[in-house]
Amino acid sequence: MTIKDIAKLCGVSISTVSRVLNDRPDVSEENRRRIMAVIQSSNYIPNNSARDLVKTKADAIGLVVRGVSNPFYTDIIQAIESAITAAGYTMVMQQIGSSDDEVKCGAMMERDKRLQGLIFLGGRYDYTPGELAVLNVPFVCCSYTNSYGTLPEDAYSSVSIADQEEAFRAVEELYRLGHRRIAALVSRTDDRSVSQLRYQGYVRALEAHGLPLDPELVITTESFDIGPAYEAVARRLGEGASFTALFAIADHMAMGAMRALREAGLRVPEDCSVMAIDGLEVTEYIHPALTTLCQPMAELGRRSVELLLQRMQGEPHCRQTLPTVLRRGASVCSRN
Amino acid sequence: MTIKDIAKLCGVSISTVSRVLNDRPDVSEENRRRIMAVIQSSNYIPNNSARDLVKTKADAIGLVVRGVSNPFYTDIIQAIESAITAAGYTMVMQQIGSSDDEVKCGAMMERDKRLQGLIFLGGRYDYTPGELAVLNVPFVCCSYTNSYGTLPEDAYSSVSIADQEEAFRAVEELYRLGHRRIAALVSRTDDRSVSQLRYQGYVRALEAHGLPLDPELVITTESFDIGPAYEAVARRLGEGASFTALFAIADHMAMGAMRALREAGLRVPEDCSVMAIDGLEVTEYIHPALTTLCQPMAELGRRSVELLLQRMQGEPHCRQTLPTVLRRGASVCSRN
DNA sequence: GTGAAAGCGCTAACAT
DNA sequence: ATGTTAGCGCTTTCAC
Repeated sequence: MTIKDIAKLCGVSISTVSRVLNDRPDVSEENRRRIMAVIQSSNYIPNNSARDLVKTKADAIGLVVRGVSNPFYTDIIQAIESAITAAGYTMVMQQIGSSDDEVKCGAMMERDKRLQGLIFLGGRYDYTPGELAVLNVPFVCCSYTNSYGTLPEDAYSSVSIADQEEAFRAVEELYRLGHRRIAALVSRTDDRSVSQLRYQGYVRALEAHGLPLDPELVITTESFDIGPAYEAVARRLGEGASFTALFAIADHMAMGAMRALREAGLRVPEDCSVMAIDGLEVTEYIHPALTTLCQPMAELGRRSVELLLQRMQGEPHCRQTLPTVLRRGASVCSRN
Repeated sequence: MTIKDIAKLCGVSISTVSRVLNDRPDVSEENRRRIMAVIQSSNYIPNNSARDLVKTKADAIGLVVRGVSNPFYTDIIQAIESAITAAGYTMVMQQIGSSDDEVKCGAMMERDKRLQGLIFLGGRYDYTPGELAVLNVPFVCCSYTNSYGTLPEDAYSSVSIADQEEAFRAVEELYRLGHRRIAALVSRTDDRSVSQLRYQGYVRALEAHGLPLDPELVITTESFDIGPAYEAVARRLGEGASFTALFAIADHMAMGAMRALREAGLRVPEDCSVMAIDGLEVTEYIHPALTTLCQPMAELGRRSVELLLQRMQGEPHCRQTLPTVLRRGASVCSRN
């Protein structure tokens, strides 16, 4: 069943059918109705390969997810997928490890799948104009943004939270409650990722309140995963580190930390308060429920697609920063 | 940069270039080498739309995920994606709600995206040959299988665990430990899903050991989500239900149940043991760690793709059943 | 072993 | 408002 068959069935030329298919105005109402009807009843679906061929682009948007098993991405991906589908595009997703280069992957996909645009979910914060030059289609960074001045403001689109400020806020909340020995659980302090940014928020909060930055209280792990976080905290506690509160840069890592604290005989929050950023649903059900700054996951996804579609229409770059919402659980208590 | 340009650059016809591109044998070694070199250096990538157009199919495989926010799917999706990409195909994923029909969605995608095959992740257990007739490409059901005799054995491919038997095993383990009042937490008892199957395993285990099936001990919820599970268990406890063990058909639901038990003043496992099926990583870190039958998620995904690829080569249908592994946590204790 | 040419199904001038 | 026609970039006969 091709456009030709429909044309024949309707006694019109294929151009008229094509016009109807593409919602062009220059078709008589009668023909439009008739052709629509035939298309419906014959169950005809246009051949996208042919369409893409002449348009030289596919109606597809690529999604590159970096740092695969992060449960934080699940809801975002879902929101992105439905927004892309709703807009009449096809989502092509590719997942890569934290050590792979998302820009290279995106460039490959762009050419291979003939994409119209790209969304990067999780990625580096220090792209250079040179690196980005391999990308010939609009792209949007979701859940992170360029943060090290390696890119001019107007060369970049993103939807994210203000990582450093939110981390600052989290740590300040702990300070306000009387905590003075506040540990930080980060993946790295220097990887130019969300981890580093949130770590900087931690450092700035300590400074703002005249607290010393004690290396003993900075716990680093190899990844954002729960297992390594658990091990890192357990090790540091084994070394005798002592603190009354822990700020984890991600909910998942906080869960690992809570197990380590528990196994070390420390009660949360009586002996050690725990606070994090992300807002995974599951952390509301564990005991004690985690106090955390909730990211608006669905909104992050939705907005990213919206922004990308605008960029594809030729609109200028734009950086959106979304607010988090503090969800108070029982993992934090006051020392006042 | 098209095949034409390459041909010109090499001083050969486009057919020769096409032959090289498609690894055809009838090209002189010298030409092959020369053309390959030019392709490399000019960074040429064939236009897939054009290829697909003449082949009348795209090198794409569809993935329909039903019951979106189920965290159990995350690892499976990842495994599926990398296997599809590794095989040189493009994965096109679409997520649908538990109330949508995955077969219809798959049929739409198949035609719309010109897919070569489909993988269904999470779906119904009672397809009829008639329903399946809308599918014109091979498909594989991942994590579930046809279980109600609505389909002949050889009309169906799947990779899954033996839901009913595994549930039986879980409940039997509780019985063995001395539990006699064992509650079941299910989504529905009659929805022809994994929930119903695992419920049947529960029923059979009770029967096998001469325990009565007490309606008070069967707790149903509207979905597989954590929130509704929490509420359902809380409500039933509020109504005065009493049991010494709870079998949840999914880890996530077990987590909701554990919060409800806790808030009702019941200790896990001293007052009530909790056992589930799935094996989410996170349930190993909560307190108490969940005792659960772990599904081999990565393997489920990998095998599904493998099987689909074979089906696409014309090989016959095949049903694979993978074993689970019992992971003992502290959520279960003995009554003996 | 290589080239010429016919299409795959569609869109978009261009002509009427 | 509608039809005719030339490609889009590729694969695949069919000659040579």
